[in-house]
Amino acid sequence: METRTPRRRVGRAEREQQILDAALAVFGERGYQAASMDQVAERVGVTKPVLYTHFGSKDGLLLACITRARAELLAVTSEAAASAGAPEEMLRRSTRAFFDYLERNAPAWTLLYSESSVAGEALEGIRAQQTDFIAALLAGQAPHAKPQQLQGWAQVIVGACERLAHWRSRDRTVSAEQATEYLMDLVWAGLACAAQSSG
Amino acid sequence: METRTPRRRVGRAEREQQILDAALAVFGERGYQAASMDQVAERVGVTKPVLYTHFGSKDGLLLACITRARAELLAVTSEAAASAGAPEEMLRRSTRAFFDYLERNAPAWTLLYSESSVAGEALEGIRAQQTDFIAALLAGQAPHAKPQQLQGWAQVIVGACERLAHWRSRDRTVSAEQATEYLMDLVWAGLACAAQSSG
DNA sequence: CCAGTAAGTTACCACGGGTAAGCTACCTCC
DNA sequence: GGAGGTAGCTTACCCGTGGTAACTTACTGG
Repeated sequence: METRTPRRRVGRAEREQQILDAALAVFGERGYQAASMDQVAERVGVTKPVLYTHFGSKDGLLLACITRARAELLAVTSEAAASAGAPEEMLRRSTRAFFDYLERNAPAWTLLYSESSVAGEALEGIRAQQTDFIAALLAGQAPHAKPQQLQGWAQVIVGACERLAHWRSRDRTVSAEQATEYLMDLVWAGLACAAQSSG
Repeated sequence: METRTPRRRVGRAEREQQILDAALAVFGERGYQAASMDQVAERVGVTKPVLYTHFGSKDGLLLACITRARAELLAVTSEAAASAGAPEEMLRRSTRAFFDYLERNAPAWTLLYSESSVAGEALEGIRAQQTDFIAALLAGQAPHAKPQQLQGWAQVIVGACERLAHWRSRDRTVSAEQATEYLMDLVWAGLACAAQSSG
């Protein structure tokens, strides 16, 4: 006889990690909408209801996947900024860290952009996080700027980065360094001017 | 007797317009995913298969809705740019026209961002359109820049505009004019510098 | 060894996208 | 004006997938 139903039971935390890994892979491969919960379950070697006891819904599972990536992204960009002295270098390094992170972590990124309203909302949360981060960074460079102005500039930078990243993912001849410099080209000189005139 | 099945039959072109209008409304109200084809059909006063004979699939219907908006957007920004003389004014006016268009045409815009991979692809098409448009515009300002550099800068601007627009839609205290100026603040001075150093 | 419970399974429902097959209002041409 | 062709429309259905209720079983502590 072969090993009949060796149905190993597994602790809650461990299972959750298995499921998250499987979900990341399956959602990444087939896209969130196209992927089914049964496919994720099969990958784990388990049946569908198990996923529901752990994550409640398909959206919940996606959300859990995304939450990790979000925390990592903030950590990575914050560290990069902290490693620099001057404000210009802080913006440059954290921008660069952003591109590098996406490059190392393509599947998670694809997931965010795969579709789904829940991914959209999560993405919005990440943008808010990054925008606040950048606004704080700019406040150092332009101390007399109004809060709304800082927010507006931060929006410009976050939007630009997002688009550059997407562009890069489709045209691999653009290096992370080049993308960073295109952003700095336009933004930094303008920021230097704006900082003076807003005082 | 009440009017028993006054089942008016309607020409193809007319029905298609009715369906597109209904779809725009329903998708806009409930979101693309949450909206059902039956709901769209009911709004038109017709049954589901009619939608399929005209648009093939739910995605097809969404795509048809988006196509109109895309054409309108290009027309509006092109005209604004054409109305200006100097390059700086061209960028300013077309940016402003973009924000104004979205303001007048909120439902269509919401639709694009509602979710769905097909909307995502269509959106990508619109971005490509706008990016090419801007790159051409920048080429006038920085004639010696490399094509990839122009594309990179255009990506920065398109991404920034998109984000500013989204920001504005959630914080209505930011005027179209302000958004436009935040973009110009950062971008134009940088562009002036970059144009010289790249020659 | 015997409960008690956490971990899993089977079997099912409802709903929504999509389709096959047939019906009927309208036009045309004799 | 009636025959008949056809575009427009409906009824009735299929099936995949998200989600759940109810039951079963491996493991744990006493």
